[in-house]
Amino acid sequence: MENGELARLLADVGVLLEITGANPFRVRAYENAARTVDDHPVPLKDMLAGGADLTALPGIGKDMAGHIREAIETGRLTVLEELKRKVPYTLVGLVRLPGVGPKRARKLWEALGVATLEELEVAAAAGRIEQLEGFGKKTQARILEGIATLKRRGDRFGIADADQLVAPLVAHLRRHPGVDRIEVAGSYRRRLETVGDIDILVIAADPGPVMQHFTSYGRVRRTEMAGPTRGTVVLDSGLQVDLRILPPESYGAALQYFTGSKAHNVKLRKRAVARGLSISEYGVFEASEATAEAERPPAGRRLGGATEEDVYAAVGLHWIPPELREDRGEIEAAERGLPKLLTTDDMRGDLQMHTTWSDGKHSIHQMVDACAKRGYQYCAITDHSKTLAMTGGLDAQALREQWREMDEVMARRSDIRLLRSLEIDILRDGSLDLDDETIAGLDLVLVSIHTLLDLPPAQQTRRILKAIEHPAVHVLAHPTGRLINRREPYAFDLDEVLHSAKQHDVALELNAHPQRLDLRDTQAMLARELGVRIVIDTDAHQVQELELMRYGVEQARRAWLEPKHVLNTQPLTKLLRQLGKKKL
DNA sequence: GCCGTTTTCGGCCCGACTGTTTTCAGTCG
Repeated sequence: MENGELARLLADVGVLLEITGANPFRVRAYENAARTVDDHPVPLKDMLAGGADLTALPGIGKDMAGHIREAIETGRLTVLEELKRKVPYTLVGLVRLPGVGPKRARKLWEALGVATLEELEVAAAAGRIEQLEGFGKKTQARILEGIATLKRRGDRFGIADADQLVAPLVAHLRRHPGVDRIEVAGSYRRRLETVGDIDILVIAADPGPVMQHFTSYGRVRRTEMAGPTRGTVVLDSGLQVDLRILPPESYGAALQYFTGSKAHNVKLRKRAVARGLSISEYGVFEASEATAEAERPPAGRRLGGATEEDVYAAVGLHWIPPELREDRGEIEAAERGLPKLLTTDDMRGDLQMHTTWSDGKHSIHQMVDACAKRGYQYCAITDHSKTLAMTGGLDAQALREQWREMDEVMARRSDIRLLRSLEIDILRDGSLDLDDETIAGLDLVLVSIHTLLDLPPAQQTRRILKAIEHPAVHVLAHPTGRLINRREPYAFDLDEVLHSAKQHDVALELNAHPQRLDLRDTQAMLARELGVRIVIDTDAHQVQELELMRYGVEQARRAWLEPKHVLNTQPLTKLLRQLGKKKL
């Protein structure tokens, strides 16, 4: 059982517990455990097989470790089976609808016998929902809309798609004279690879007109709610956007709070409570009993909140970059000082791109020119090898012809160095799709898998291991092969591959294309911890895609990477010396 | 169900908005 599947089971237990009215802290324990499992870069089944103690993981205690072991060893979870005897498992699907939580899901089942989304849709269409106590016409309509939306698109938005949708909305909001400051917060600011919705924070003295301006944005399909400080709309793209309007003195506290993540904020607030403080989106306050009763603003003395630095300083921490705010050790690290994270300015070159020689849209000259304009010292031309016939992959003879054209291009310029490279296919048996003699003529050897994606895991692992053991290989490109929201990663043992990559001095690629971002953040973190070098490149198939480098850098920041962890932050001479160490 | 520079028991983050409501539960982030 893979971690994702396991996490899903634990999360489902949490939802069913909630529906059955269990202790809410027990519910949260399952939610927390699910997140830990989902985030963990190494399959828990492998850790168990290796005799690891799962209770060392955050939020996993003795009981939870037992549940996980049971699920992995038997494929079933007794605690889940018992819950399924009390309530239908399909109720977890109802809770995914906006406006439907555990209480209403239970009510729908008990009063109407509705257990699935299909049954719910039928009941709502027949007008039977609005007659239930605690429901009404609006809730019924909202449920129908929610089901329709779920049918249209269940997935989260890729970060690059979100960028496209957010920019014009922010421009729209900025045009209102009452808007003092504006920031996009939430997972968007943390640069998560996908976002479920968008949180926008606005500082304005008079919120009413700004909220009005927000809901009147031309691409709003419907307004879910619009109060004095909070509003929610759904855009015609299906993207949900939340707007929060706060006064200037709360700017930092609000930005901190709305940036999240939830787990990060919970830990931060606990830390505040332990120091006799209270943190909310309005600021940092001295805790006082008087504030317990929903008093706004809180009565305790206000200690700060105008800046994010205020908030962190109040609990003895340095400011934490948004990309790190996932409760993965950043709060503990911020007591001492945090890593100096990579930026796009640190990148000295791009080490994967395609040209018209295979499936790219632009010539070598055009790609090199665009790289030089970005200020790079070097770039590698990495067309496909011959096995990928549909891309026009190059054989040894075509590759030598390409080298001649590269020499001609380079003869005309001294501002950037072009590296001879190829994205060589790893064949079924792990051998490479190019002869050693020709490989010896390359400056940079990239290998990757594009075929036979569904080999049995052990065989897939052996195939990849054999390829990276080849003495000339520098980089394993898009190591897991996933396409976000479209294709799962290949089934293989990443942990073993990382250890071998360390041993054989092979770098792993963090592919910057926002549909790949492969490695994912936690996997790149693991690579860093094991001392495996990372390459960040765009895999550009046209000059415009060279811009995508920023997404790779953002993902790297989420993995705590510093310039020293990334091969292509090195200046040209150091890079060449590094690459030259590997010889046939 | 987890966790521990007050604790191995008794805690566990904070606030807004809506709908269906005569004062608030449920949901959401």
